[in-house]
Amino acid sequence: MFIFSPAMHVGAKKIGGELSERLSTGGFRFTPQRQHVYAVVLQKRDHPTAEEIFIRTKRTMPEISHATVYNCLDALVTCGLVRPVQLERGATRYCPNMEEHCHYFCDACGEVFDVPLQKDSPMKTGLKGFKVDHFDIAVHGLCAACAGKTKK
Amino acid sequence: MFIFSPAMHVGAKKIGGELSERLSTGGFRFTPQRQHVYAVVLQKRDHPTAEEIFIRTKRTMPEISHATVYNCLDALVTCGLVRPVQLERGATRYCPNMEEHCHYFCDACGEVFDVPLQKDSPMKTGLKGFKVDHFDIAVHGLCAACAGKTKK
DNA sequence: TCAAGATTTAGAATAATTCTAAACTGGAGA
DNA sequence: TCTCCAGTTTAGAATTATTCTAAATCTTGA
Repeated sequence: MFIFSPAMHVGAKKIGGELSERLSTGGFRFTPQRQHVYAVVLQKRDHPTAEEIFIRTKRTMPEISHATVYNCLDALVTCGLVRPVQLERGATRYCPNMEEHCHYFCDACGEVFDVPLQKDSPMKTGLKGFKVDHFDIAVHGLCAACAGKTKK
Repeated sequence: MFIFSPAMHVGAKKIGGELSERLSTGGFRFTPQRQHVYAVVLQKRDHPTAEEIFIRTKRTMPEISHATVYNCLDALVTCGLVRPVQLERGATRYCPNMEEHCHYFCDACGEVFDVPLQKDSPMKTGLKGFKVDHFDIAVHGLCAACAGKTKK
């Protein structure tokens, strides 16, 4: 039987169960690779790219391949456990926070901040006949630290 | 002297003047290539990719190169005449509508709809110390036509 | 007119992602 | 238990999107 990676120290059993359930609901199998990738995405919620997730996953599963990381991420996205985030031209990032929130992106240092949406947003009914599935809100600018540096 | 392309039939002089002014304010030169690319982006506002813009621009300027289209688009973005839009993984799209608006994207047919933002959005003050430059809002789902097809 | 710097060009290079074919895995049924 | 099958993984090739490079060309200001 598969022993869960030491990287995943908090609520492993619960998260494993949730993952397993979601995967099978989505018609996917529960595999060690998917478990590792999901653990990596949950562990450091800094909106990593697929490449970054690949590197981190290799630490506990050195034989994992590039294509598998993409496959796992696609499965996780389809199952609603992870969201893809496009903040700039280039690599897609991944976010395991499935609450309704927006991303504040610092154009200077590249850091991403999750900010919950307070009120029910106006996107729900903005276009007649359009059936909304979800929305992505990216706010660009300078984070407090970078704004301070620039000003002086 | 450069004669403006027949593709640009409405308000050419005004748009040319606006373009010229914005470019020089941004420290760029006014070139035929930039004029053609901007005309193409204005002409059919269907959020084309750089590749699509390249193909359309070749119709009136067959010798233009790929790199130049990217260069021109970057200049236009920097000058605030065009916005880059990331709606999916893959190629960046370009939008010449500089009003505050969001993009409704049909995941079925790929069509993009501009929808103005009614009220002052809550993104202005969402994160303490963050200096907002602009925001991008993408709403995913099904357009009226595709939602109708799926339902039946 | 000339020089400096900006721009354009074709094509090479890089980055991000997807595809391919072969090997592997685990569960269903004999 | 054995075998088959579909799903999954793997390495590496292929594709797509974008950026880089170096040479040629163009503009602008002195």
